[in-house]
Amino acid sequence: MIGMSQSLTIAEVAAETGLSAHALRYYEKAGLMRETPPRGGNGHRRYTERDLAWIRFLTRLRGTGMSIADVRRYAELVRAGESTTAERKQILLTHREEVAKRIDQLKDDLAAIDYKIDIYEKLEEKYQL
Amino acid sequence: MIGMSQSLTIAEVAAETGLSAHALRYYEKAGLMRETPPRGGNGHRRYTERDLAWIRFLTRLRGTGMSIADVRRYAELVRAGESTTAERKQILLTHREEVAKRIDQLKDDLAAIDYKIDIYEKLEEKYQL
DNA sequence: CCTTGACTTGGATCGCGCTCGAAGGGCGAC
DNA sequence: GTCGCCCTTCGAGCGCGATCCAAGTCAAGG
Repeated sequence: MIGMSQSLTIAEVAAETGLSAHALRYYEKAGLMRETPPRGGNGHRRYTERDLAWIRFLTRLRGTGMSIADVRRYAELVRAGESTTAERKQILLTHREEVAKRIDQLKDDLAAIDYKIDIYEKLEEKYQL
Repeated sequence: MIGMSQSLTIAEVAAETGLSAHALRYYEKAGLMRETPPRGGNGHRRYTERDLAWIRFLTRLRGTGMSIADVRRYAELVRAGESTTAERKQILLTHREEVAKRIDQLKDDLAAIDYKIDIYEKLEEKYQL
């Protein structure tokens, strides 16, 4: 069952997002989806564009180091509705700061690695003279 | 036994590096040290400044996502001596590129998170008017 | 019909990187 | 001496995040 107008199969979503079908089911079971994708007549998942957008965002949260548990917390708040927007924003702000720190740390580490590379470079020059 | 001139206890190294004493022993067993720290008369490890510098660098490698196995490979090359500098440099260059990519990805993710935060911000403004 | 193949659920298993605990040695302070 | 503390080795256990397996359903094609 391909495409079916505005719904995607799990294989299609896997292809689109880079996640495995296994991972997509796992995330759903773990409560990371904002809403459970409805099942078709055959019991197969039918992802909407909305689902896809959500998965893309949760992938960013995961990719920046947010734990499954914390993403679930965020997803729960989304499910809980409008009244939770302040807390959601706070979660993102806190996470945002962690990511910014992580970037700074990585830059620093990168500089240290580059310094080492430079030493090897100079070692080569020396032997070529 | 504190300090003892130019050697450090495992507890001191742990304090300096932020690693646990457990982790330091684990790294050593896993072959991540450039050279095994010598033992004192009581069998206790005595780390040199050289060891400390190495641990700091390996911490950067680990912190930037290099696996234990890959750090071990690098450490093995260091132990193998001068003839391996070209390969060592190559490992660092390859890793360096991965780290740079990771930073770019994180920046991109950060922008997406900031975008979301902005949406919450605007939502608040709307309700305050 | 019967196979093929994508999907379903539930639970077991895995890899990584530590982390912890047990059992014991050595040494200084009281 | 014996208490307390830091160290030793060895091996078991843990948390996380998937990943994989088993058994089954369903639909389409030959």
